[in-house]
Amino acid sequence: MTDVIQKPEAPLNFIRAIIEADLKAGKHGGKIVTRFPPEPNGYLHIGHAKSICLNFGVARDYNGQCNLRFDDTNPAKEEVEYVESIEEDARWLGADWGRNRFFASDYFEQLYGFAVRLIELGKAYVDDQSAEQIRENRGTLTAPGKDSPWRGRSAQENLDLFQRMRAGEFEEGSRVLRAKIDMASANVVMRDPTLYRIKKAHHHRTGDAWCIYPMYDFAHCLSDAIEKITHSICTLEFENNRELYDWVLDTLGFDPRPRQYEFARLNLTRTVLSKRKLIQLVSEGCVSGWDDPRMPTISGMRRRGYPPEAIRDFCERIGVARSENTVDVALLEHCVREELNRHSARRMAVLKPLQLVIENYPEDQVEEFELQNNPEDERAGTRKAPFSKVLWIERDDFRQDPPPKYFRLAPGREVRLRGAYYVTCTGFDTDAAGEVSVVRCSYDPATKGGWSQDGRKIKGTIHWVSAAHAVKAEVRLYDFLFGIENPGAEKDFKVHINPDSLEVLAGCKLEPELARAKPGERFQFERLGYFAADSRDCRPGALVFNRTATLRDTWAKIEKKG
RNA sequence: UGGGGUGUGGCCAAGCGGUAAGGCGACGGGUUUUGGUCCCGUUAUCCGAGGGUUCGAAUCCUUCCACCCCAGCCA
Repeated sequence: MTDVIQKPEAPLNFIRAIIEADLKAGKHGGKIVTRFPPEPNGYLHIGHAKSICLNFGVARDYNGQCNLRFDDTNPAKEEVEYVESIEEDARWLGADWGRNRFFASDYFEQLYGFAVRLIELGKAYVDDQSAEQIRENRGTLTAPGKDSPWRGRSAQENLDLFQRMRAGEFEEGSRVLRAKIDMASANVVMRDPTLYRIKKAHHHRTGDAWCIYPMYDFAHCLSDAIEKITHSICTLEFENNRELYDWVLDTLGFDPRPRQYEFARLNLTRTVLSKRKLIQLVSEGCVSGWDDPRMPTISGMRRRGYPPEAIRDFCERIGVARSENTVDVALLEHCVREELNRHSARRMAVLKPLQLVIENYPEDQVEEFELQNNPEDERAGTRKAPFSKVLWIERDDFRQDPPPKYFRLAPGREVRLRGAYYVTCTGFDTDAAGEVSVVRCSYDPATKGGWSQDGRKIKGTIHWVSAAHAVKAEVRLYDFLFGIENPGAEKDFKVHINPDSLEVLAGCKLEPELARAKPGERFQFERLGYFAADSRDCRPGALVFNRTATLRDTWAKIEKKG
């Protein structure tokens, strides 16, 4: 048979459609080159992940190349800490740029040369106006701007001035290099945009070699051209800049040249993704840092326990289009659960412990039960868990007065202790405050392993940990950082921070196997959710787990409905 | 009031003149030693609105409406 199995492809979005059409038309010599161009002034977040998956995904699927290029043209805002975190996060996500890691600052000398060329062509001039004057003369959205009085300088004079700008002869803000285009353009971007400004700042890579720095619109298109990028993919807010992108490259005579395509950026419910707001959350201490597990940053999600595969799957499922969108964070959680369900080992952990005493179980007896690590994956094998007379169970799994449809433990009720025995509640003790302190039960020795020959149906199965063998841990329960759908649209988004977004549980009881958990390791705590050993704070003897996501909880839904 | 864009179910999103894919969510049901997973079913007579062309339109034309982006020496 000729059934050639096609490799599963990412869905065909409009960008891929353009690329396929270009390839079919024989453009680019058949080689697609894209780039992911972050500015190193913040940490990568889920929105960047969308761009990374798009750019690197396209390169991978069409046998092309995707460069990592730092857009570092503004020394005032950029730091090495950010370039390091960006590389780490992008790599963790699965981006592979090989040796193609570049910096716009690598091109400063070439960029300067292109600026000189523009001046020689009579297409750029040094403007002595102040920033305020330039703003005033730019006009408005409906009124044209006015030409600068310096617009008519000779190429000779411009060349001299520009060279002296570079030499550091002028103060910051005293002069800029501008493109000479059209002060009456309906597109404000085209009203003689600034190409270079003077900034006597230390650059994280070039040090003090430069005191003039190119603007984004000048540096970006040229960096693309220098790297022979074929498809320069960016977000919608740069749409108006495309005309300038084309102008610079065409004026300088690049042919063939890269083309810019814009797609809609990602918005997610219950979170903010603007760099400004994320920086604010960090700097004002609303969260513990860029990698706080509640942050939508790559490092935050990693620490929370999100697998990179899940994030990639999410980026593929949300699609790539040009319409404004706000994706329901439930889809992200779905992707995380789906991945974790298939690949994380099951463990038993009691988060809010309540003592269960099996009155008819021998005092000093200890049994070991062999439990499956993952019912979804036979190859995951098994582990042993000790069982004894005194156990910890979840407080939620016992009710003095069980509501309808509650099929966990309650006086007189029989439940299954997962993988162990059936037990029947015989009573309970309360403390001085009237709180249940101990639940008593008897077990049926004929139900070893958690099933009975008589085929008796047990509706409830609960998890447990042997009290004598339990290891202690701190567990951090995370919830959405914001309590509302679209915090970014609020005047003050910070007042909508969910006060219950973090609950720290100190006295959790885990099955002993978990004592060996490595930082970052992911588990499913049965019946509760997915948890990851904290990469910063989890140590042998001082275990700390972060809740990645809860399991879907049908009972909570039923109970809520009443 | 200028220019550039976008409008398909609660949220994403296919569709490109032949009579509305898919995913998430929600709601029912089945299986189940996780109230998890898995499985099955339901969820747009309609594509921002009106008019037109056509045997036939979400797809073409036209008018209108709504929303987003642009007036940094930020990216």
